Amino acid sequence: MRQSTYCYEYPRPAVTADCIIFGFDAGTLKVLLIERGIEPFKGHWAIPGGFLRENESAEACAKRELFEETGLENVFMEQLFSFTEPGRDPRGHVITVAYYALVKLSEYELKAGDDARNAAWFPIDQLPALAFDHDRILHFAMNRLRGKIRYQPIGFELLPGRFTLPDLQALYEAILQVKIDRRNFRRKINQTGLLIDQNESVTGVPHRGARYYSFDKAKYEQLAQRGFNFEI
Amino acid sequence: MRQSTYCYEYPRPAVTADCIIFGFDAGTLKVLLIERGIEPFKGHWAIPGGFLRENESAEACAKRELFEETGLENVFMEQLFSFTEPGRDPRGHVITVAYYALVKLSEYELKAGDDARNAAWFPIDQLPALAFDHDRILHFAMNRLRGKIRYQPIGFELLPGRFTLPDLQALYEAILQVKIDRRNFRRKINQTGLLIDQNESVTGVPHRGARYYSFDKAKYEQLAQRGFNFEI
DNA sequence: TCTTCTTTGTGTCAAAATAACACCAAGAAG
DNA sequence: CTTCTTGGTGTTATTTTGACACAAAGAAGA
Repeated sequence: MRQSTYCYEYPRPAVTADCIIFGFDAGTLKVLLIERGIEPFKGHWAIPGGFLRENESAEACAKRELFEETGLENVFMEQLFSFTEPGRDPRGHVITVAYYALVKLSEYELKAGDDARNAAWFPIDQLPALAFDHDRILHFAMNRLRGKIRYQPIGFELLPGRFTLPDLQALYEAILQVKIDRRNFRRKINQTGLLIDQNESVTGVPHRGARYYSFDKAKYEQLAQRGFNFEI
Repeated sequence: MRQSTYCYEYPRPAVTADCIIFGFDAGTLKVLLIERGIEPFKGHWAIPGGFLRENESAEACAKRELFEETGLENVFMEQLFSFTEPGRDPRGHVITVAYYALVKLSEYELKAGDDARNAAWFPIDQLPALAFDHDRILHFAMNRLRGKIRYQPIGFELLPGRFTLPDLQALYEAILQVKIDRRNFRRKINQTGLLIDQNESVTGVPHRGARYYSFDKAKYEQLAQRGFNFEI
């Protein structure tokens, strides 16, 4: 490769990294969007993102954007896809390396309260009109999430450190958009052996307290190395 | 996104599209590599690829490279991953959008015979030292292929239009690196209902002729739209 | 030409995984 | 104190998987 020198020098496309940030709250999956303050698409909502800085990797750029928007670090993030068609951006050829991140909304609320940016969480079934081709990118991310949650334990990244099985099931039902039998779901989850019983129950508002669990990430990573397959 | 204007103007990273080209022959999975004629990494083998032209999408670029190297068009190709770390290329910050393609070697031999490029097929377990971070990209592609062949009918893209079940099984065994029970494999394949019996048997060299089949791609695409799931 | 070897093709059975299903207990709401 | 909502549990029938053996056709070699 790189034998042709054409276009090694300019013109080069510009490169951005965008990050779809998913959160889960009150039984619905949400995404964080930013209201654009400048043209093009001023006033439209958009996926957070920005141009790569000099000698910055796309992943570093996406993490930086995520931090700027949410104050969160060390969250689950994964490359989604690169969108490279000319014509995506009226200003010229702009390539976007898209990532998606899963954040625990409980932690977000702790850190992001002070920031007065025009950012808002939208339930994925109540999205506003989006800038650029961001609706396409978002659908792409939804599909990836739907596919991946079934064979990788990434759902836990959207829940607080301690959660109940009804919570977890609601998460799966919201993302996969199916109804799941409670008993079969619990059996499946239990036989992974990856939940740690917190020996504690929810107190307060709802009826009797459901039991708290946490996800044993360390154990999962050990098992994964030996070829273990998480699957729901 | 794109609210910051930093790096919308130069400096911009250069962008290449590379394409890992897989073929299957004589029971082994192979990749097409190019011997580099210029620095850097002159004399090393590399994945085919090159810089994006002005207003060219990465996919178009990868298809162009594939055609230049093999003479083939309309083959299976899919985006793999984008490699964006600075330091991948000694000449500067070069981002690579990697694709992988699955080609039918029987068709390749028809079209590529005349070309005297320094291209060669390497069995994936006998690779030479590769230029840049191409070994990493190649491993990435192998893993994707291994994962994907189990739940999408892409193996057929590596076989001729007519193939035998022993051929197909050898393909799966080569890619997944496992031994599969012949009877269970056939049962699984048959119950997809996607193979068309050609009512014809292999004649010639090997022992008794195995029966020929072809893959019913149209039927698969119909079913896939209705949520059908291919799985081996 | 006869024997041996390699390859293809087929069916059964036991074990495991899945889907469907009903009841009880605890607390909340009225 | 009655009713309603939610959380928790186990069994059974069906489906899917994995393990396994034998017969027929042709090729190779004696």
